[in-house]
Order: sequence, then C-alpha cells, then structure tokens
Amino acid sequence: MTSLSERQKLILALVIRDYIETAQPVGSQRLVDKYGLEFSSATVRNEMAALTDAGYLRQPHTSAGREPTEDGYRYFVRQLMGHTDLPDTTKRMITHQFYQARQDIDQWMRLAASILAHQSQAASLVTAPHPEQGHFKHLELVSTFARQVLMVLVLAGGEVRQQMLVLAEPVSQGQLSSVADKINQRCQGMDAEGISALLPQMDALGQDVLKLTIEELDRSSAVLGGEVYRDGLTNVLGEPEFSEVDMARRALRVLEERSLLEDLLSRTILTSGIGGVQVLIGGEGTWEDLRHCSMVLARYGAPGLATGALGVLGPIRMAYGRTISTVRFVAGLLSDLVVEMHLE
Amino acid sequence: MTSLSERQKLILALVIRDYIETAQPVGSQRLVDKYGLEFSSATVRNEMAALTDAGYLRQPHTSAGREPTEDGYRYFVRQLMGHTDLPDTTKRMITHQFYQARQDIDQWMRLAASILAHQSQAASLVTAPHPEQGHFKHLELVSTFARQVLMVLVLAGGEVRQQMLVLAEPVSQGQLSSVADKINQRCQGMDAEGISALLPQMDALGQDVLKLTIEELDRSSAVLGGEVYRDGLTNVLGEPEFSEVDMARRALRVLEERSLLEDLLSRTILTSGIGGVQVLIGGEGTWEDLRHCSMVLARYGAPGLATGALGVLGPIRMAYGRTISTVRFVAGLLSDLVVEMHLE
DNA sequence: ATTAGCACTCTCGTTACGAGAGTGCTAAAA
DNA sequence: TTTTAGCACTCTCGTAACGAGAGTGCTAAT
Repeated sequence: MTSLSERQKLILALVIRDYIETAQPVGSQRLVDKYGLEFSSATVRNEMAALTDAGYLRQPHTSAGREPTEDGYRYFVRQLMGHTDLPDTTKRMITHQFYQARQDIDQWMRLAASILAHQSQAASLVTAPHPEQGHFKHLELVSTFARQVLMVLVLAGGEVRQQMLVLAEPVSQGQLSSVADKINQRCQGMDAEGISALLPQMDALGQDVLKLTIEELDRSSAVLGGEVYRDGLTNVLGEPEFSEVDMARRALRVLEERSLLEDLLSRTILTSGIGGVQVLIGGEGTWEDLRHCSMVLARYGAPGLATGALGVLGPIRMAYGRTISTVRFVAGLLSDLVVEMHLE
Repeated sequence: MTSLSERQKLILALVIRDYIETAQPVGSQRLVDKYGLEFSSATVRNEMAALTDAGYLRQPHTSAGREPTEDGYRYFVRQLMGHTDLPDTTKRMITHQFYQARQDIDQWMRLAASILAHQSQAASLVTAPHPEQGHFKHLELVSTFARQVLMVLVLAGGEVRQQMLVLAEPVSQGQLSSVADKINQRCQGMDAEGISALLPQMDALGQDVLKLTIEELDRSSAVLGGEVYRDGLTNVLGEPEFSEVDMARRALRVLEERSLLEDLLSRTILTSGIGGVQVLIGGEGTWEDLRHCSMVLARYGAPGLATGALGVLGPIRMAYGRTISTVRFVAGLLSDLVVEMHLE
C-alpha cells in the first residue's frame, strides 16, 4: 500500500479521464495511442496491474480494459485532480443571471438549481436557506372571512411564512392590526424562547397568534425546513449507467423523497462547515440506493444567520472537476446573497 | 365503421383489462380460460380480427396476441368504462388527510400531489391556484437594510407574494408603514387596471411600490403563474414501457420543463371548464414526447376567483378508472378549499 | 527497467434451431 | 347463418455454436 509512483498517478488519471469521457473500459494500447505516451503498452499493462492490486482499478472481466473503482475515483478527486475553477467568463455569466433575476428567494433558488443542472449535466438540488434559529422580524394579520385570519410572518432574513388561523369569534381588522402592532413592537428580533416568555402578557387572541409564531420559528430550525428545489432530473437518465432503469429509479427516489434526502443531508453536509465541498462517491458504503451514483454537496449561507444546502447527483463517472467548481461557485454566490438579505 | 356488437365490446374491454394488468399481448385462448367465456377461442379470434380491422386492437407481430391501440383505449375510456368512483373509505381517508394538514396552500398542494401519485402509482403534478385576474388585498413594507425594502403582497384568496425593492435613498420604517397604510386603504379589492388609475395620486415612493404591485398582479394572471408541485416521478420508471430509458426521459421532461408544461396545459385543460376530467392518450398526435404516455388532467378552483390544474402522467397502459376517479375527487376537494379561502 | 511477441481469455454479434404461443382459414356442427 | 374444432403456418424467444476482436499476462530479449 505504498504510495504511487508519478507514472502510476499519470496512468490512473488518464484512465479515469478516458473512462469519464467514453464510459468504456480502457485498454493499454488505446491509452498509449490516444495520449501519445512515451512508454509502451506493455509498461502500461504492468502499471495497470499494480494499480489494480492497489484497488484503484478493476477489470469488468478478464481481458477487458480497466475501469476505475470507487477508491480510484476517491484518490483521483482528493490527490490527483488539483484545484479546478470555472473559467471567468462562465463565472460572469452565472453572476449576471443572478443579478438579472427578480430579487426573490424563490427565483434565486430555482435559478441555482437550473444552473447546477445545466453546468454539470446532472440532477441538482437546492434547499432554501433557513435560519438555524428563527428570529422574528414582522407579523401581519389579515382578516379574510368571519373567523378566519391569514397570518403572514416575516423572519429575519426575509423568509416569509403564511399560516391560517381560525378564531373562536369574529374580530375586526382594526383589532387584528392593533394586536399585530403590539407584537411587532415587543418581539423585534426575538427567537422562539424569548417570545415564549412574553406569552403571559398577552390577551387570548395575542396568545393564539404567538403560539403559532413560536411553532413556525421552531419549524424553521428543523433540518430541512424549507422548500427543496430540483432540476435536471432527466439529464441523468441519459447516462449509460442508468440504462438499467432500476438504478435510475433508486437514485432519483433519494432526491424525491424528503425523508431520504433529510437523512442524507443531515449525515453529510450539515455536519460540515460552510464553504467546503463534499464529494460522495458510490454511496460511500452507506447508501445502497446511491451505489452507482456520486453526489457533490456543499452548504451555503452564513452561520448564525441562515444556511442551506445544494448539490448535484450524477453517475459515478462524473466530470468531478467541473462539477465541484460549479457547486463551490454557486454556493459562494448564494452565501453572498444570504448575507446581503440579512444585513439590517 | 359500424358500431360494435355487445360481444365485441365485452372482448375489447377484457383485452384492455388484461393488458393493463399484465403488459403482455393477450391471446384468444388465454382470454377464454381466464375469464370463463361462454364461447370458444375461435369465436374470440374472429371478433378480435374485426376489432383489429376497426382499429381498436393491434398485433405487435403476426401471431402474437392482441394489444389495444390508442383508439382502443379511447373507445374504452369514453364508451365502455362507465362512471367509476372511489370507494367511500378511500374518499374519507383522503379528505381526512387534507383537514389534518396545516392550513397552508403549500402543504395542501404537496399533499394533493402526493395523494395523486400514490393512488395512481404514476407521476403527478399540481399547480398552485392563481386568480385569473389578481386582486389586491393587503400590502406590507418591511425595511431590511438601508435602501432595501421587503414588500409582501397578499392577494385576494390568500396567495402571498414577496418582492425586494431597492430605493433611491433610505426611508424610515415609519414612512414605509404610512405609505403601505395609504395603499391598503385605497386599493382594497382592486385589479391591476384599477391600481394603474391611482398612480398619479401617489408620491415617488408610492408609485414605485404600486408599479411593482401591478407587475405582480399581472404575473398572477399568466397561465402558469405559481409554483408547480410534482410527485411520484419515480413511480413511472418501474413500468415496463419505460424500460427504454429514452421514453422515460422524454416523458419526464414534459413535467420538468416549465415551457413544455405550459404549452401542454394551455392547449388542453385551460381551455376547458372546471370539473371535467380530460384524458390524453398517447400524446393525441400532438405531443411527440408523450407518444407512449397518457395523462389525466383536470382543472380545479372557482371561475372568477382562482383556478389551478392537476393531473397524472403514466404509461398508456394505465388503470384509467381508478386514476380518473382520483383526479376528479382531488380536483373537487381542492375546488372546495379554494372557495373557502376566497370567502370574504 | 522496458518492451516485443505470443498464447490465452472473454465479450459480442451473428447464425441456427427448436419450443411455444397464437393466428387465420376451412370444414363440420349447431 | 353462426359457432367451433382442427390444423397448418408464422413469429418470438431462449439457447447453443462460432468466429472476430480486443485486451491481458507472461516470457524472453533488449
């Protein structure tokens, strides 16, 4: 398990590069021809045998070419790939799209998902930013019909929640406004705990409203509080590894089902800091459904204010360089937007 | 092209029923055995030949069993199937889930999509209800940072829109509130046109706000203004007709891409009234991507107030009875909810 | 340490073939 | 006139056989 020679690293990198491109096992002769190597195919074969022993390559069958193992990809991503970055023109184009969009969280999220999917030609997901601990900013009560009241709650950071409230008896819009005013004055910037302490000071109506508010603030601190945005689910269906539909189904189910996604995110990206990009290759032995997939995940936002997650799901045979750069860049962009929104 | 005899109708119905169940071409002998028919397989063969001539059945190859053509399905759905309805227990279960959910449009939409997907074992979509013509109900301006203002707009019906507004120079929260108050008093219940007429009466800030408001009201009258909720996309991948991944990809792309969906909805369901269920079989010669799919669509809501669309996408070989009943029932349920929300 | 040479292995596309399922037609039965 | 039994015919599908092609691993020479 000694470390690899430079030539072995070169060959490993070339095999992975070629395999990512063609999805075909790559043979020694082909490698020499295509990349104009200085040494012969026999040498390559020897090195390949060594790389196979080391667990980085595999033969689908005796006497086919080699393809990378999951460990091979991991080694590549961590040791060989180096730090890649998007070309400046691409960066500018993406930034431009963001600033051209309407100034609206929903639009931004949708755009982020779309850009990730498009750049990586894979499936993407983005979760809306939510505060680790929700803070009250503003509340509005709008009478709709008789005893029904629409409550609109604005959290610090601009997230808006709406909730229906059914009263015991009809209340005029005037009364509602005065209750809302009182709450707006007293609860400015508070979290759920602080608001709980104010409960006794309020009348019955006020208490009802505050209880709902507290419930919403608590909800926002859940792992996967907000909306999940997805895009490019069909990109991934084109890849040959998903020609076995069952693979595709299991992979897409992870993105579709909230419970699976929650498990995935809580055990990976949410345990890491902002800014780092995590690469999950082949389910990492933990997620059976992702055995034939890789995910590139990152957390964005500002700790203490609000954070969200974003990522890409594709076949293991994925263009990691480009994907990682894109995820990193978009995460940075969204982080900036979150900070801007939270300035106050 | 004379009309079918009773026996032909019976045989057509049985062929379709069996084919829906097994996805295999069905032969004459098999039909007689399985359903205990009174007449012999030779008779069935004769009738099948007639049905084939009439265009309702087809042979995948000479001397395989028969399978329904698209026209066959259409005849079945329109003439043979009769009016089916969900069992009462199922209806109660669904209703229960709705009233147990939080009173929140978002939750309801998600639930509707989930129920459709689950009941039909296919992919579902639901669009949020939006007014054909948006009406102003309430506006709130919240100062966030220096010149940035969060505008929250509540439409009649409870739909909430948020929008960011960047001012030329800083304005205090007090001033913002007084502008909002003024607008709330004057614009109650108005549509975009009415509000435009008020523009000259306002100061610069007021005009900016109203312009944005008008823009939002207009947006809500677009065909596909609101959010689209999807569920069960992976259900459909299990069906044998989608083992050819390319079929699956093209079908799912229709649900995924807003532009395709918009085209589809605007040319089908939006041209029909509330309550009716439309069945699109095999793309109806218009949508190439849907050649191997069927969709069951309905519009829900209250004309003049707000409407939305919902539907199911599955293989042509779909359990139409159950699916149609489910779509009809859920559409009714959502219509009721829309009406309740709009009472005022 | 590298490489030319070669025997060996395994996949994949093609072809051949028989079993099985189902049809269409004809002639007999109802 | 309608239904049905009987039968020859057709087409698919799974299996086996086979050769071409690609690639390997090993040995011996450089």
